[in-house]
Amino acid sequence: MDGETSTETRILGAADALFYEHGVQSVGMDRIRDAAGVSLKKIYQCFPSKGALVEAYLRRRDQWARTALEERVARHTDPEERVLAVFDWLHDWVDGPDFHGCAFINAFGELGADSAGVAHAVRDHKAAVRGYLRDLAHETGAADPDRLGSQLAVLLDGAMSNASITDSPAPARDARQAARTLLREAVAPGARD
Amino acid sequence: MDGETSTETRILGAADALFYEHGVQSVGMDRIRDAAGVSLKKIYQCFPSKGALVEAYLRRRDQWARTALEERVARHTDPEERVLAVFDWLHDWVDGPDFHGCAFINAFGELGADSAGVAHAVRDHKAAVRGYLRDLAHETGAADPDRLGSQLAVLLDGAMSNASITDSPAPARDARQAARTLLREAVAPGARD
DNA sequence: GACGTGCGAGAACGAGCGTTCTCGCCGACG
DNA sequence: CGTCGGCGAGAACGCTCGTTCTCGCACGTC
Repeated sequence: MDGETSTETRILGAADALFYEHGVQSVGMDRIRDAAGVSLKKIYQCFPSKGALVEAYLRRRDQWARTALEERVARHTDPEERVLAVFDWLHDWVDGPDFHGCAFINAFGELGADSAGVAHAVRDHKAAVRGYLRDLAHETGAADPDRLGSQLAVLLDGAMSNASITDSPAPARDARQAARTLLREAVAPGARD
Repeated sequence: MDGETSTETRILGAADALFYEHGVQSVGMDRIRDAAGVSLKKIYQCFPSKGALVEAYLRRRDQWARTALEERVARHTDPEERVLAVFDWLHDWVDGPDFHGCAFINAFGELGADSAGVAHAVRDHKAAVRGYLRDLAHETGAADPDRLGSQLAVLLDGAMSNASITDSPAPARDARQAARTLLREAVAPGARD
């Protein structure tokens, strides 16, 4: 038996790294085979096509991102700190060496117009994150948690894009500060600092 | 004489529409030839390679977006209204039928890691927009116009991505409202509404 | 009218892709 | 020990792509 990590996990891990760094269409199956160290036949018996592998890649990213986010938020109990923890998590992530923007925005721009499966996976992920942010906003007692949740989602996506393009974590810091301002204004309009 | 529009403009127009809607790598030169109604030979004597056409596409988009943005802002004289006009322009744009997110974020996700030319064009565009937003922020008398400009850039990019993925102009409205809150807080901290 | 010349349509070429097939090997089982 | 079945390496196949070439046609000049 294959001791440590299952074959499927190895394939997905290699595909994830390559798709995320170079984009989906720039990466061929041969490159995934080389990176995963498995045969092409094994890839095709785990995933019937490249499209299926791409959708599995997106599902895996979705699970990873939301789990990591929730774990970071769970370190805090104060509602405002829980919202800000989202941007602290973002800051740590974008500052690492293997950050290349939002995999979902990238995949959507590349394939969303022509692949219903990709478009669906991206919309599901973004809706789930927005729902989570709305819940965090609700905890704070904000006047309009729906709107605040959407605004936090906008900040999150914009900060990811900007951090990737400028290759700097500064947008995450700016987004965090913006989130704090929006949050305080939504909870106690016009309050003193 | 070629009557109306020059050949180069026709090619660029067709390439722009196709690249922007479907992504760069999904669109072949044949499709651009069909859409532009010119011969493949003419395309290659205007642009020496597909890469050159892609960079011309990005330069054209940069010019179009910044010009349209500045014209919309120029309708107003009040500094706060000038900042908000950015998001009004965004709202009108994303609400139209031919909006497909930010062409620069999409191109960067698709090609930025492997094409220095694309990465450079994208960084230049984003830096120019951020600089423009910083200038608008400066006009308002904000305490830290650099930071406010960056925050507006984050809102702009995030709203574009979210509007594209959710296929709705709501993120533009949310971003506009967030911009107003950030702006007022940056100009007069803790002021009453 | 003869001739060169630039042009468009489409074939051609070489490379790369996703996917499948071939073949030689090795371990399981009677 | 003989046979069979699954496996990996890599070739093969059909397709698409970026780029170049061919060929036939229309047109300006003597």
